Amino acid sequence: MRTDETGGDPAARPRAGTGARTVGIKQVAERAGVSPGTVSNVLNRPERVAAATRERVERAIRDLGFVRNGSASTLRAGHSSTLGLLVLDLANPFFTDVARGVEETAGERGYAVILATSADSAERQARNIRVLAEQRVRGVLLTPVGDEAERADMLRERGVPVVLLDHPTPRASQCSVSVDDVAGGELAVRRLLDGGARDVAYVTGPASLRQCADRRRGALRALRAAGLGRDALRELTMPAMNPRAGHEAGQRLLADDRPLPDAVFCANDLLALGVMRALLAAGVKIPQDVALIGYDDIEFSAAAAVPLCSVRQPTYQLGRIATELLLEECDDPSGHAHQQVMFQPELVVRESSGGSA
Amino acid sequence: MRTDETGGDPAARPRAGTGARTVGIKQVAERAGVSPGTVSNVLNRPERVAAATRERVERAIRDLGFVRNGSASTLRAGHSSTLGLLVLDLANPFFTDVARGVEETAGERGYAVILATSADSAERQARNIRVLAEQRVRGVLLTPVGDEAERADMLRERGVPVVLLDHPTPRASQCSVSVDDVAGGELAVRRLLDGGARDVAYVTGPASLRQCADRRRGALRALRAAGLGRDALRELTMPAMNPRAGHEAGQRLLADDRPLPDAVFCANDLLALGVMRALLAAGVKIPQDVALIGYDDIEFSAAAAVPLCSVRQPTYQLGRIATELLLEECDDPSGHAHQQVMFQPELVVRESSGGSA
DNA sequence: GAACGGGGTTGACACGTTTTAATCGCTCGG
DNA sequence: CCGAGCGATTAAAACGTGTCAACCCCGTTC
Repeated sequence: MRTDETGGDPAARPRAGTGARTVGIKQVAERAGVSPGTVSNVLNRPERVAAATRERVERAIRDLGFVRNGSASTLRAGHSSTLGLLVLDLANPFFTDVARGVEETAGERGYAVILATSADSAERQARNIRVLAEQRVRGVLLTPVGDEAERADMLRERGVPVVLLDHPTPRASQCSVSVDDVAGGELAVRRLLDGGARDVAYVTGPASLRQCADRRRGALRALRAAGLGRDALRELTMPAMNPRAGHEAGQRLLADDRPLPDAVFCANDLLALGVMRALLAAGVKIPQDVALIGYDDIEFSAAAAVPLCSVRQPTYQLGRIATELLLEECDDPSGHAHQQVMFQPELVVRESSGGSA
Repeated sequence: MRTDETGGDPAARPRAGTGARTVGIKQVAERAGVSPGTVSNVLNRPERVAAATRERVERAIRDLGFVRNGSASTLRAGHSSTLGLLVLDLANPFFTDVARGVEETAGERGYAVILATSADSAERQARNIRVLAEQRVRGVLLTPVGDEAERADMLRERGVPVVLLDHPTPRASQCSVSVDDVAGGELAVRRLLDGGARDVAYVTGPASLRQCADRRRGALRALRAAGLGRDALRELTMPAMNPRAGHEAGQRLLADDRPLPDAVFCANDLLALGVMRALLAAGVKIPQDVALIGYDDIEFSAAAAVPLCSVRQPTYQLGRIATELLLEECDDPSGHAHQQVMFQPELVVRESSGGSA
């Protein structure tokens, strides 16, 4: 682990300021008394080079502090050893968990990850896809904004594998990894109905987000199963999905002419925490007056004022599996069979949803 | 915003499967009837090329769906238009907020960001620095693990500007942007003492983290100012700084032979939320039995079971300023004057710290 | 009318690596 | 003792872009 192995040649390291041109494969070759090609072999197919030479080269690499130039490498190879990860919102712990799974899996295989955020904006997504295309990333993990998944076709046409993350696709031409959001929505609302609720509110983000739309469908399905019409669902569509927007939604519920709903289902925990704060501040009791369920089961939900009942998704696994599929496709584009993986969510019962029934 | 401007030539776009070799500056040049050099000029110094030709070239670019090859560009130019951002822990909202500031600022200036996580591990930090060096990033924003800031010297020696993030440095040879953690710790503990506490616990992460050490120093300073010795501070050093570790710490306090402390100061909000959960679960009243203060004022703290009193840092600003300094140095390495910026934290008073005094 | 000047454009080379075909030095079987 | 064969190494040709000096064309000046 020590790094001071420079050996007897202190002048070897490149100096900071002037002089000491960048050290490349060429300088290493010269110092080791071999040709540049051999150095390249040491780096990429060590088994093809004799032990003695390899050692000499490795020594020279250390002495000179050589670091391979990724651009040149990428240029020559036609693709980099970098993956792109484009998520909707970094501020949402759901995505950072996914990112953790991606980063670790990629790291194990020697890939770096370029992480970028769409911030729910199709324009930013397009810009980021462009950047990734320029960087000639090896593959891309994409959480598409709305139905803009087609943007990714630009990448696939260029031969860049794309795996859709948290977004199922009917198309057999690509991989996708997702969680059944319809089932999740149904799970949540069924729980609320079982607790006796009849007037349910759904606090959600932009309808263009598939996640929101699917969870809503699940909610409606649960209502139908209970013999209720879709007008039993009071919908509040917010422009963002953060606690602030949730707080705003909560205040809107309070200000409404109608009485408060029996229960509130939020499209994610961030919204739910905001709603909770607004309601509690107004003296509303949770779950006695209003039951509340969120989605994602982020780490903070358990520690909320009233522990938040939520729908858990296998986030880390999501990132890991998606990355494995992507790398599999990268390694063998032709022999790769596309898969549409769909996980099932799980209800995490906590106080906010009421009676333990 | 529409993208279907392809014009009258549907055969122009590269086909998906076979054929249609990668389209480069050369193909664009041919189609536009100019030389590759001119295309390059259109891309990099549009003002140098006549309006008519430029338009023709831009048309060809759209028709062919050309995307500049970043690797070739980087190789030739000697540096990329990518910044590296190396943070301690993506799961901590503090860092995602910083990252947001970085990404937006960089994006405005046309830079992409490679985001990587050290996960508090010096080894992973070293690996990531190496990757960034290989990618020939233009500059690096680094939140060093412990005192491992020297690792960054490898980058600076290579001519890659480095700005230390959330880490002050005495060295005038580089920029740093940070928040006064000693002051923050003092702020927090003074508040607890003002509330009447005499027996204070400090729940912290690895002592190797500068943030933890500095906040501790601030805490001790506040104690001293109140005429108390350092033995008035009961310290619990946890291996991680997440809610789980906090919960563990809370249970340890409960299991201790000694009575519960009057107050607990946590090195960050994640720990504090964990401690809170453990204490509340055991029937301990906050703040009546034990007062509690966290650090970072993450978004979820306000919505906690007992709204969490915390020390706020200007996270987004931190990221923004750091990026601006970095880009300034990138643009003009010689004319750049290094700065050590230090923000002051701010106490956000909430219920968990007790009496509104 | 010739020299001059300047904006626009071109051509060719360089960037650092990977890769392929060719070369070198040896050993071994005939 | 010679040639085949083999492993290790090398020389050279790409990869796609940026840059810079040279060049061309056309209008201006003396």
